[in-house]
Amino acid sequence: MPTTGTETCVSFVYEVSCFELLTEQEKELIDSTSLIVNYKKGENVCKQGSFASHIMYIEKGLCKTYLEGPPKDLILTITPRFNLLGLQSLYEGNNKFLYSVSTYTDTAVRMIDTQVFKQILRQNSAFSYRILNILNETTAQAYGRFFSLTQKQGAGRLADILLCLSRRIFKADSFELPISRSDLSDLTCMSTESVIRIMKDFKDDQIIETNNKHIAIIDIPRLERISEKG
Amino acid sequence: MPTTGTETCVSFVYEVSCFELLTEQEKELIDSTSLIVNYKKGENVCKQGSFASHIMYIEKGLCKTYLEGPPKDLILTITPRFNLLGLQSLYEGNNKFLYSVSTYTDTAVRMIDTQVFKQILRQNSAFSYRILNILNETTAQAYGRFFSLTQKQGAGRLADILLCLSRRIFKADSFELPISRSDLSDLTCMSTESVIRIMKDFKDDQIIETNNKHIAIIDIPRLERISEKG
DNA sequence: ATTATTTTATGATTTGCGTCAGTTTTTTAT
DNA sequence: ATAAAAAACTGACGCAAATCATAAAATAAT
Repeated sequence: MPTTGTETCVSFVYEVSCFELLTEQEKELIDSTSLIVNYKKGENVCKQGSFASHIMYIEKGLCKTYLEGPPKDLILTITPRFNLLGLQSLYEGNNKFLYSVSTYTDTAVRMIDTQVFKQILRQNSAFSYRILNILNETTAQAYGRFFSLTQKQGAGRLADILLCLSRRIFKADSFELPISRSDLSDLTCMSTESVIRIMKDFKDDQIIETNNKHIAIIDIPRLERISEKG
Repeated sequence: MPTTGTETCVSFVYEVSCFELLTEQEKELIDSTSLIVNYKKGENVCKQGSFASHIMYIEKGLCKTYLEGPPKDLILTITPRFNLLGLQSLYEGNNKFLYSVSTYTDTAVRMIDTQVFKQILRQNSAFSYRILNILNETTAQAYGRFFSLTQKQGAGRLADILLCLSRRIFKADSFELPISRSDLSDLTCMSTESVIRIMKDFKDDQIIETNNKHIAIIDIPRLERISEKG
């Protein structure tokens, strides 16, 4: 798989919602049965293995979805606002969350009752088809991340994450990281020390500039090459 | 994620089909537009990036789905008969296969036209919902495999694959492997030499018995412990 | 402001595992 | 049956990256 960083790492599905496909009646049903919950940075939104009572729609903020260790958690996606989480727990015979979700920043989440969501899925095939598309888009991205983490070595994995943060999350070459080096190490499946060392190499090689939480990618083609060759 | 080998490695969705949810008319539509193709061992069923003209239903045989390198392919699933492949290419805006499929053994595949499949998805929400469930089941398994490959070291990854082959594919503690050590190395993301070395260790420790292509797992609890601790 | 605590940074050491090189066994082809 | 090719195996060596140990800087708490 030719992976040039961008599409390989984090979830970024439809910035538009799927809700415009609902009938007025269905919209009202969701409105009347859902509620918005506010989470502070670092808080747990849902817990892997617990009862999947709700589908979560991120109205504001930044989250991660992850499988819990031991020995370590595996981060599946970074998910910004206007995305649905928990869809993968919908399948018949499973009413548990497949992954945990926690917040990188303060986040507002609309909690939609799973039964209501399922009911609408069954009765509205346009909506159901759209959700299927969203799931497949998410899966395609998960595959890209999967490939990056299993087939590339450290520098390539870090390049992937940096490119992805830049393009998909912050949409700028220069951005303020809301996450720590340790978070980056979780994202890239390496030790914190390795992240710091590789970042230093990138800095020495004039590929990025860093100042604490601020990161600027100054040589994108070079970073892409590192991403490609692994 | 507490991963005890079985559910972590290969695809094994519904041994029953989803086709019983179709109307007679829809069944006839599929029958009249689909055809069965026979592949020999090692042949290519579909190619990542090519036009996704068909959904594939494995009637007989054993396949792998994989993302193509460089530097190496990443195997996503081992898929036995009575499973659908290519569903992930269904999403709107993408008409390319997300992964390649090739055969481990002689295989018969029913090729169902993507447009026909999509049409039925849109008009039959029970069917669409079932497909969504299948996709989610597949995703859950992919996550398990993802976790195994990124968080465990060699012995744990090999233990996972052996347990999974035993339980999900062959349904016996003793079985004839239709794949080579090199295939096992692709499945576990390690070198062929490492597979052979670890297999030797397992053999020396009386955990498995091997005789060429024949493998017998004799100490399942021990193998599970190796899988768990990574 | 000052202390405490977390995060970032750097060097030394260890290790899991890949690469390479070579041998034996098994399978395939003639 | 015999030769050729592929797969299975074994050991020596090297390297990417984890771990361990410490120190400096940044952030949070008092």
